[in-house]
Amino acid sequence: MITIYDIAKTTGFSPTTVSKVFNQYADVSEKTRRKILEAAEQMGYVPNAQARTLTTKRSWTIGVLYIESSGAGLLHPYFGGVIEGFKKVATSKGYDLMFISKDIGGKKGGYLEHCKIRGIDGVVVVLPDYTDPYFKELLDSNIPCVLLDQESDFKSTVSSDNIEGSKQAVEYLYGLGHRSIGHISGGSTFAGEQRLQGYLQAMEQLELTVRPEHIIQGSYDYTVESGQRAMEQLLSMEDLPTAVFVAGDNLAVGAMLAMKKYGLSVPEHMSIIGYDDIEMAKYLTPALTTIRQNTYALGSRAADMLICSIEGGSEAKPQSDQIPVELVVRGSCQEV
Amino acid sequence: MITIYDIAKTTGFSPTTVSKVFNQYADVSEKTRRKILEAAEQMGYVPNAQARTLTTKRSWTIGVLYIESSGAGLLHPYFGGVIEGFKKVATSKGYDLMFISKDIGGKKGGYLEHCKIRGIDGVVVVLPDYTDPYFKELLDSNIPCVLLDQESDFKSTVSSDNIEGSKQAVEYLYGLGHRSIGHISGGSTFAGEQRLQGYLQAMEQLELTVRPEHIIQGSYDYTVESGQRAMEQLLSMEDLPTAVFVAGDNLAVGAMLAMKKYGLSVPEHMSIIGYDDIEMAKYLTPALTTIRQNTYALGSRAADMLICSIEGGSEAKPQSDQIPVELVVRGSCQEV
DNA sequence: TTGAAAGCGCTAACAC
DNA sequence: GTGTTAGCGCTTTCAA
Repeated sequence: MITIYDIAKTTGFSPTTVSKVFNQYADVSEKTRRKILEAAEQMGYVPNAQARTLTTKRSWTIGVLYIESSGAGLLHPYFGGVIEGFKKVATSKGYDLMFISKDIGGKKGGYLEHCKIRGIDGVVVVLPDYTDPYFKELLDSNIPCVLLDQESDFKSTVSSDNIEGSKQAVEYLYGLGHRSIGHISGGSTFAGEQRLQGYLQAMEQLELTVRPEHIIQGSYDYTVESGQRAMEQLLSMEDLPTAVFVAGDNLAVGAMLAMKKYGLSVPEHMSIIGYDDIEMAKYLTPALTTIRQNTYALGSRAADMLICSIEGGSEAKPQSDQIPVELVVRGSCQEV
Repeated sequence: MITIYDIAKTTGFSPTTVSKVFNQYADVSEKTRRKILEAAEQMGYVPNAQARTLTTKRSWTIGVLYIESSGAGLLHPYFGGVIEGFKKVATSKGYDLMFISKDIGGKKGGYLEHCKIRGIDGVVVVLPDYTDPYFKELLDSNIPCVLLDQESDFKSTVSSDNIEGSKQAVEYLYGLGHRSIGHISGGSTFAGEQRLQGYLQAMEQLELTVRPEHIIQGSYDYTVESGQRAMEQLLSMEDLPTAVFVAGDNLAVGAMLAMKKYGLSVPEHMSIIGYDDIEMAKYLTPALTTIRQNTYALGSRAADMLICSIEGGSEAKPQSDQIPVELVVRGSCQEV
């Protein structure tokens, strides 16, 4: 392994000068800089990140925290989109991403310990369930974090404009003439609660009656199965809504399956509008009308905010931001 | 930050002894060990990974290399499944995962340089396109790697049993009475080629005539759109096959859409069998009969192999393994 | 069973 | 503009 000492020896300069060249210090003559750079190139020099981190206390590493348990983490398109967006800007600013698990060195230590051991500069958190005690530990620490689709007074957050999106969904249905609108919710997640709020607010503003039995709680993990169960439960009532706003596309897929199972068709028997705009939405029959979340923007904004608080030091106050959503009209809703 | 020196001072032992305790050396008395461990616990000691790496030359970090360009990387369920499986076993053995991009420190340097700078112990590669020059650079290095769905004489590989899977698909169609079987391929990727081979071999073994015009090349990225185009191309022929084996589920989704667009239905007008078993497969109409890839097993096996070659040192020879696939019968094929 | 000393590769004061 | 020195936190001989 070639070190700055080797370069120093070959070029006749001191290690300090060599170091300065690689750290873009201004007080090195152009001639010296060129000589050193050339030697480095020729000798195949590659800097050593650990050595640098050891002295500077900056690892240029961002931890990625996401659900481990269900194994569904990486498989969910929401997560994938967010991380893609995040990675793009983080990489361009010189940071690398590392997965943070509760385990480290084969032993359980929790997220905070993991971050400390690895000297992580900051963490991006994408978790449906924010009640995990190990996560709280991290939240209470002074490690810069950005949370997705969550609220916090101490950490930065970025979320999709869930309330506004839900309102748009209900208003769209209203515009189509629907007056009896149900809701299949995403369970007690932050996003789920917000979407429920948005639904409720829109209903109130439009002066529609909210019928509690038309609000069915899906599970927090937004699975197709859960959507199916929810719709079956809804269909078991005598008095059905003419449209239902479903808090997630996977849930909506399940809801549509349940309809089919009961010999009902969408949108003829009931209009359905989802939330997310997952890839398959446009390939369903009928294609799913939905509220598109801009996961990529969510991720890249989160990266901006996190890097800002990493580089701003402790004075940097936590920020919050909302990313707009967009109604995507396809074929699962009709006029009534 | 608490260091082993602090613990040494408090307990009255030397830093060496403290270090020994954390590295499970046998030559420390039980009493001493307990005292030190207790003090460490109480003082909130957390080891410093960079310092350790600096001396030991082992970072306990595995690089993850996957497609950056299309932005489709993390979003593809194949990738997600593989990484989930990989992460599980890597984590349990004490390794952390870090994404490796061509950029590092905001500058382009290539994968190999990135790995060297970070002191990566090994790399898992999940790439559809293995012709990237930066990737070749890594391949020619002596950094332990495991490649997914790829061949190599110098690195370990693990792939899905593509040939066998394709044979199963064709044989299944044959069992249903089909004698004119077409193929929509996955383009010139390794997996795509193998599946084509499997198709060809099965056709030959079953003594069916292969009609070149019934083999349509889809694009390497296995998109729905590409599947749609491929099927449209196929449908433009006068003499259609009664069934088609499609090299990927996304392609199959596209193919089914094309059928619908032309007023044709699956499986009545044509039977379709896919490959992958993506989550949405079972929710399609008709539900897609397909060959299931065990992405999780693919990932965990890859982790085992990589760790084996990391820990085996340079004597460890590259291994190769194939993961069995499984036919999943649903509703997109029928007897003829 | 324990510890002193050296060194991993780099940066940051500070002096020249 | 350039170099000396010390030190980041840890492990590893090797000696006691």
